[in-house]
Amino acid sequence: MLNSDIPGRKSLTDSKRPSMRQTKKSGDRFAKEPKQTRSRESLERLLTSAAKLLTEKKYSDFTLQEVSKVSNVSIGSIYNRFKGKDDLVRQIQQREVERMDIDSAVMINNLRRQQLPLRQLMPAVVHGFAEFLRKYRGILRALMEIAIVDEVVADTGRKHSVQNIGDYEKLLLECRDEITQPNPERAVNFVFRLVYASLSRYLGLGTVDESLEEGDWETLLDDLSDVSLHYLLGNPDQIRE
Amino acid sequence: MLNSDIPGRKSLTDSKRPSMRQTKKSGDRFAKEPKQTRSRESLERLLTSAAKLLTEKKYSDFTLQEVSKVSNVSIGSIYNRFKGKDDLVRQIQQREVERMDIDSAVMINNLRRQQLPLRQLMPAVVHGFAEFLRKYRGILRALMEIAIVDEVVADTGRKHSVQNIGDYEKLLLECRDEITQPNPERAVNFVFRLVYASLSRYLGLGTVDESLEEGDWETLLDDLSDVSLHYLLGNPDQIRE
Amino acid sequence: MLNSDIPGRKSLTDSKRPSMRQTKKSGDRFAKEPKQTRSRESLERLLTSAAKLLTEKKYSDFTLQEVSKVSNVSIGSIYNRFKGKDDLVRQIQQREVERMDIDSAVMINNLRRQQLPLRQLMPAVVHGFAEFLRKYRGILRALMEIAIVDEVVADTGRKHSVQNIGDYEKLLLECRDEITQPNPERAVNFVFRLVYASLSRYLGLGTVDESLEEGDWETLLDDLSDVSLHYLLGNPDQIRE
Amino acid sequence: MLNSDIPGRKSLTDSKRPSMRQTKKSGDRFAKEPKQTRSRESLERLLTSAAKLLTEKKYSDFTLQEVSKVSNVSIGSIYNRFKGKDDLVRQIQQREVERMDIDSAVMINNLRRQQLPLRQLMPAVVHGFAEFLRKYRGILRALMEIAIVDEVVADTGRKHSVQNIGDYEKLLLECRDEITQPNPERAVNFVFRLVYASLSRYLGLGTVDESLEEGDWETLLDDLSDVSLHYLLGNPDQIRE
DNA sequence: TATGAATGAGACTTCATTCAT
DNA sequence: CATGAATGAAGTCTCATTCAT
Repeated sequence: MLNSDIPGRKSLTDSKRPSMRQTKKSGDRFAKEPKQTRSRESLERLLTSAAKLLTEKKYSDFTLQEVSKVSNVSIGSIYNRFKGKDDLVRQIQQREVERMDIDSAVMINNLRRQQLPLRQLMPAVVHGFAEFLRKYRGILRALMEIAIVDEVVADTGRKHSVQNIGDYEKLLLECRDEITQPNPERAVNFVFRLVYASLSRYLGLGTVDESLEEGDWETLLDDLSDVSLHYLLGNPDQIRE
Repeated sequence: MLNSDIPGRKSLTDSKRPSMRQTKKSGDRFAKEPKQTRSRESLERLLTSAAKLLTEKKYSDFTLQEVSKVSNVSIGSIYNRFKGKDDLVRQIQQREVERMDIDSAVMINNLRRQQLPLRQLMPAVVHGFAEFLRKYRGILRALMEIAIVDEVVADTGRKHSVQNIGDYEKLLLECRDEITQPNPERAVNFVFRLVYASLSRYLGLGTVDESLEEGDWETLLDDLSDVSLHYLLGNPDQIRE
Repeated sequence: MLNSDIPGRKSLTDSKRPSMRQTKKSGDRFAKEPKQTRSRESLERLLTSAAKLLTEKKYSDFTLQEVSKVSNVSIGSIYNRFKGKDDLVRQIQQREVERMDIDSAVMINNLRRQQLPLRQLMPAVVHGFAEFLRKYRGILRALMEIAIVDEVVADTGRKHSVQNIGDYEKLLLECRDEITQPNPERAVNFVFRLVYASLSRYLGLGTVDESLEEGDWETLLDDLSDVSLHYLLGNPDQIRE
Repeated sequence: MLNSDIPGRKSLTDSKRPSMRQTKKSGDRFAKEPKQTRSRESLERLLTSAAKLLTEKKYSDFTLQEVSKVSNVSIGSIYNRFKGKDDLVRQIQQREVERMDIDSAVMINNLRRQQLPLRQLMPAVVHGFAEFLRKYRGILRALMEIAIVDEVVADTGRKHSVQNIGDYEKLLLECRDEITQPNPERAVNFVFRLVYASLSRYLGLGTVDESLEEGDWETLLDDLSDVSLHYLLGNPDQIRE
């Protein structure tokens, strides 16, 4: 299914940017059709429409024919800009991941600035991260599905995810002194994975919920903060006999 | 998209019902065993191969053509036994779910018999449930993917899941007295969902792991037990200011 | 689903009457299961069910699989008795055509006995023939459809039809003296074909009505009698200038 | 059975609609003719071959595979232009019906212009209508067969037929004064249906001829004129006792 | 470059017919 | 003879990709 030629996700579009194009129909009045602009516009339309379709459909229902129709960009043009379906999807992922990284960075920075103690930071992180996931729920779900069959998408997703989680963990570790667990790094990492897993499951990222949705979002967030604090601040003796 | 047709395992039983009447006990001990045997064998081959392919591939790459080739059962035969692709998948789900239910029941019963205190029960439950998920990892992943597009599969999976989780929760609630949380039912339910979500994510159920696999399985299980006990046995005051 | 056993008022079942049947569960002492009888019964069931299905469906939806299911006769048995689908259909045609011939003969004989003048005979013939067609409408429609692709069925149908029509014409020609047309044979033949064509069209024999059904059956019959009499009894001069 | 989808000739017009905006009158006289030409040619080939196959075969033997082969247009292209088999057939019907309507209108107009008395008009109408049916015999037979299973085709055919017949009746009713029947409208309507039924039957429209073909076409036409005139101009007393 | 018609492999499904039991 | 599981050719339809204009 995959063309398996893992292009190297970058240069393709970059190389197009500086090139100077000429209007095709230079015979009509206004010779200087700003081709580059039109081109950019249609590329933008293409990526936006494609991303939208991706979030709305199962991947197996995501067809270039529909992308072409919805974005008003011809099939031929799509193939001029991308090597094929896989390539298009990878470029979309790039774009979305970059967007998410900025979003995430801004949010983490805001939290850091507040210098909160762990008891307040943890709920803030949980809520912030939850909102983040919720905001990108659609595209994340789609990308995770694609990652099943496209190793490049899987890799990119993995890297982005690791980095993103790492940022949150660093933030939490700024309260290292409050943590009672013997190995704060490990504890924070574990706790954050717990949060990530629960939220993902609740949001149906990476497929359907098999049993959830019955709960309440806000309650879940509070519970997650709670359980995290219990773990990070708890007395280890409690669970010993 | 779906053929919308509750399975009902028609073909399966049809082959057993003699279409012409015939004295029920017509003297000969062995009814027409040979035919049924051959038939049964190929049905077995079919279901086994199909289940195997299902766990190995994306659902959109799961084709009857390949099932036919691998199982050495002709396309026509598949359609003699099942109403179509959807029906085949649903029958496979039935078979697997029944198998899991038995497995699960046995395990829970063994745990219950030991009458453990929560401090020991929790790790036992986590390990037991984790082994369970790990054992059925392949088919669960496949079924979850299918559930996205097949409401019948989704329903069946949901019901099975809810019931399964409920059994574990009931077991944990037999230690209700040890739990310090004000609402033990809620607490146990939350904790179990936490465990479920984490394990699912680690095992890549419901899609790929985007960030995991780096951890260690046993460590994860211990951590999950730990965090659960911290929450269930912890002092609520710890997390207040 | 359909037990459909409509004995079939004919020799087939008659032959059963004198035969001595055995209680099915007679301890199977008596080896002599009247095989012929069982065989005949299932053949009867087969033909009846098949004829019924034929009248209810488009020919392309008429499958041996369904015939087998509905008649409770195995596919294998069907192939033991008939060379294939075509042969089955031809045998059904034979059976139905014979039935129709008898029906038709009886009716014509009744009409002949009454020795009516043309003015009364014509309406009687029209009504009689119309009822006849209406009675066999279903099977006739099916057979006409099949005749498109099966020359044997077409031939048989043609022969039967010609003979049937011929009988009616002979009946009408017994009033030859009243007919004012120069060539009574031709006139009667033409008139009868007119009637046949109109009735067939109304009944949707040989496909759909494209425009009819708006009229009223009884009115049509009266009109047909009328027009026929006008033609047969009319003054040829009327239509000359 | 049917795809249930009103045609709407989507694909046909789609190809004409430029997907990218472009000044409507961009200066160049000839829009992109060459492409459209090639496209048009293959569409023409497609429709012509398909219509031909339709008239030559039973509908159940009319396969897109063969259409593709005969017209030298790939299966995919057929699906680019039509929604499916049903849609293709409906488009063919549209095309043919429009052609017939024009043909019919011209002929009726010519007849009307001559201002003939009924004695001459009737034969002219019969001959004209007969020629019309004969000319479109093939496609009409095919469409009638399809109408059995495709309600859209049935509707379209019905509407066209009703309108066509109505035009002939209006023409005949311009000689209303000559008709001796008490209700000229009814009489003309009946007579025309008689003619239609007889001709259809003779031509094997709506299935095979079961008994005909033996007659002579010209004789049939004369007879139909005759019988019609006898009815329309006859003395009602003749058929009373 | 842009366009979109054309292509064809391949998926699902049906059903007449064969054949081992 | 009866049985019905098994077969596979053939049909409809989809969609990534190519290519002439």
